[in-house]
Parts: sequence; structure tokens; C-alpha cells
Amino acid sequence: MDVSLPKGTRDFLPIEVARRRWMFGIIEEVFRTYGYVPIETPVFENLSTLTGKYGEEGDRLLFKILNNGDYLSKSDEEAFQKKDSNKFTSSISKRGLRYDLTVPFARYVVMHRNDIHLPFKRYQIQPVWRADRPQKGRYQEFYQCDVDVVGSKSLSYEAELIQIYDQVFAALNIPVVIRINHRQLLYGIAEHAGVAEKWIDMTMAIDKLDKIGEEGVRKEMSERGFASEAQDKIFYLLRQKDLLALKNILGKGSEDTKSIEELGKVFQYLKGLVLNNKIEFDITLARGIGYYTGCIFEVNGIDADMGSLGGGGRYDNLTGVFGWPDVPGVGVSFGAERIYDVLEAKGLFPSHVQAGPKIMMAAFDEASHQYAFRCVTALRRAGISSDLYPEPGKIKKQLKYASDIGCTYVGIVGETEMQKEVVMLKNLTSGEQEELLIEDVIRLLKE
RNA sequence: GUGGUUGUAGCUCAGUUGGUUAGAGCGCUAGAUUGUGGUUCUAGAGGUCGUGGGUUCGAGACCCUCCUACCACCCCA
Repeated sequence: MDVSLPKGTRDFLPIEVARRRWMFGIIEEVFRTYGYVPIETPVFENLSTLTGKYGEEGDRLLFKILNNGDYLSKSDEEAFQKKDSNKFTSSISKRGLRYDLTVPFARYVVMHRNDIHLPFKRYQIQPVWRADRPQKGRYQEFYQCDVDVVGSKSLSYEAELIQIYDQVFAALNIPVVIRINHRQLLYGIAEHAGVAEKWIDMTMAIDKLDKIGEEGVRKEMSERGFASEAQDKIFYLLRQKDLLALKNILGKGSEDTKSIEELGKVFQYLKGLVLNNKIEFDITLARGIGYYTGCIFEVNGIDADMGSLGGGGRYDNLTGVFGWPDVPGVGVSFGAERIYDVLEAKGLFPSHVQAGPKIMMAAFDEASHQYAFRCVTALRRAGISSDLYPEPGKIKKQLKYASDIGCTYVGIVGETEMQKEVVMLKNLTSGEQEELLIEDVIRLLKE
């Protein structure tokens, strides 16, 4: 029997689950504080809901579910003969695992349009699947934490989402920089450089700026047919760090001043607020995802070499493909797996986040084991997660076990304790111990 | 999907141009210690060298297949 895991998947140990839940708990708490409500959607969707939404690349990375029953008799033999994988696949697979949470959310909004109320603020923390080639921090099964609001154009939501980012990363103790840009501003740059029709190509090239530098971006632009004159204009604009300077260059009745005004308004909302992290306008921020139309965001750890820890943006028409046009929205996503890796690498998990019970009772002999059983019962009735070592005997062994499973306290009892009706409470972290009545132990651990 | 690197004990890794019985540290188990884990000392257990094939008198080492992790693309969290 070959014992292994499918590529790109992981098991989690008890301590890892405890830490992940702590992390998700903080994220969720902030979401709720800002008035977002949780929804859930199925792990698989109709393939027709998913295909074509993520581009050609995305379709390739979709996990497809083989139809049940005698799927071959209903398969498209012609497509099979012609080796047309796409067509053949759709004849033997009608469902697929979700690739992200955004498209299922769009489907959800359309299907439940009579039950939800706009603006609708939802969050969703669930796993998604991609048949991508795994790398460090990249898995085939991973969690996404999305917060979106649909049905409003108010820029106060942009400001709110920035606050959410700020608050979550502050609570997790990860210093970050939150960058913001605007899709229409990028379009304006392309327009100004006379390459408006190729603005998507331009955006994708700019997106790599911090990675491959100006030389690399210029090279890529040349390959995509950008004249060097246009490139010069683009880079001249990209060097403008200030919104006002850009406005003076681009402005003069152009459409693009709108994006600059919008960015200005978002900063206006944030003005005077106490924030924990740096928020900066970054004209070179591009982000690949096609459906963004307004402000775009990205979060990076300040000294974490881990890529982006989250991103998002505004879209005008999320639900259009499902038949409900012109529903605007804005949302951001947290890269849970990467955030976990950063927390792990920097040792930022609090010591109270433990997998084991809070206290384990240990007894020296049969008689005190009976007494310990009554103690653990009292602890459990008080709602304290507690355990009793199954056999009395060597304390060394029992202490080691308690320490191994991530217990914080051990309650040691023997003849002496039983007679005095106390428990020798030992703190495994500090090593200190004291005799306490069981009621006092309960009081102490309840805090 | 393209190109590359990698895999030896539970973990991190040695292992000489291919040559007898494959090693170390950590961890694990037991004891030193019959009322105290995380420190110390002693002893012990643990490996079909990722998989399947090939070359060779002989393969952990060389060649090919597949699998895995990782890296660079693509794309992305």
C-alpha cells in the first residue's frame, strides 16, 4: 500500500489546526466588526458556471469531476477521435471544483437576488482548488478569505477595506504596506501614450516591474509591439509619484481625471485616521485579474519574502455573465496560506494557542487515580478542557505526555493531595507549582 | 503546460572514479531518578537508499520511466 498524499495537498497536525483556526478567527472577527456576514457555497459547481471565467489559463487549472454512471456511453466519440480535449471533457464532466470564491459568489448573488439586500456585504472563508504546479506557498488545495460588498459605488467601501487590511495585519502582528492604484488610471496612461487598445498588455507588463525591472518590462513591451516612443511616455508617467502631478499631465478634460479624483477621495476618507500600517499610492501596481475596473489593492509583508499577502479591487460588472448586468462591487482577499507561513517563519503565534487540553490530571497510585477522576469531572463540568492520564504511576512519563500533547497545566495528585483535598497544580510553561483546592484551580483556569 | 534541481533512519544531512556488514546529529524507547516534563549521562531500537526497469562480475552512486518536493517561466493566493 502506497501511503501518500496527492500533489499539492497537506495534512494538518493538531497544533497546526489550532494555529490556523486562531488566524482565521482573527480575520473573521474583523470582518464581522465591519458588518460583513458569512455565506457558504458548495465545493463543486456546474462546470458551465466555472469555465470561461478565468481565461484559457484558468480553464486548464480547473479540476473536473468525472460524471457518475456509464459516462463513456454518453461521451462525445467524435471529439475523442479528433483529440479535442476540451470538447471531450465537457461530454464526460459536468461539474468542477471551485477555482476561487468570487465567481461562485457572483452566481450566488444572481440566484438569490430576491433574498439579499443591496448593498450586500459578505465574507467567505473556504478552500478552493487549482491544478497548478505546486511551489513554496502554492498548493492545489488552499483557503481563501474573501470580503466583498456588492451593489454600491460608494468609495467609502474602498476606505473600509483598507481599514480591514490594516486591522487584520495589525492584530496578527505582521507589518505590511498596503498599496492602492486605479485601473482607469492605467488605461489613461495607455491612452496618453497612444496605445489605448493594448492597455491590458501594458498593464500585465507593468505588473512585473518590481520583479524584472524597467529593462525587463521594456523588453516585454517591445515583444508585444510597443514603440519605444510609447514606452518612454509610459515610463515618464510611471515615474510621477504624486497624484497632482499626474493630474496636470493627464488632465485637461480627459476621462482619467476621474480615477485620480476617486483615489483622492479614498485617501480623503482615510485622512486623520490612526492606521497601523503604511498605505501608499503606487502607480506601478497593476494586478492581473481581468475584471477589475476601479481601485485595486495589494498587500505585502514589509520584511517577508513571500509575495503578496492579499489583493483585490473594484469591479463594475461582476454578475453580468450570469444575466444581471451593472451590479458594481468591491472586495479583497487574504492569502491565508502565505499569511500562515509568515506567522510561522516569524514565530508570531501566541503561546496560548495550543492543541491540547488546558489541564491534565496525573495520579501516583490507584486510590489517587480515583480522586483524580473526580477532579477531572469537576473541571469538565466547569467547561474547562481537561484530561486524565489513563494509568497512575510514573509522573515523569505523565508529565512528558502532557507536555507533548500541548497541555498548559498538569494537576498532580497522590496520597498527600488526596488527604488535604487539594491538587498540585503545575504550570508546564513556567515550571512553577502550587497546592490549590479544586475550586481554586477551576477559578484560575476559567480566566 | 514548458525548462531545471532534488529524494539515504521520524527530522536535518554525510556516504571518496561504482567495491565487503550504509553512518552522524537531533528525535524516539528504556534506565540513571519508587513524587516532577522541557537540562545532563548511559544503553537500545530504527533504513528493500522515493518507484519500476536497465548497464555492470558488482549500483545508494551511472542511464531511462514514473512519483514527490523545490526553483524559474506561465499564472497566481
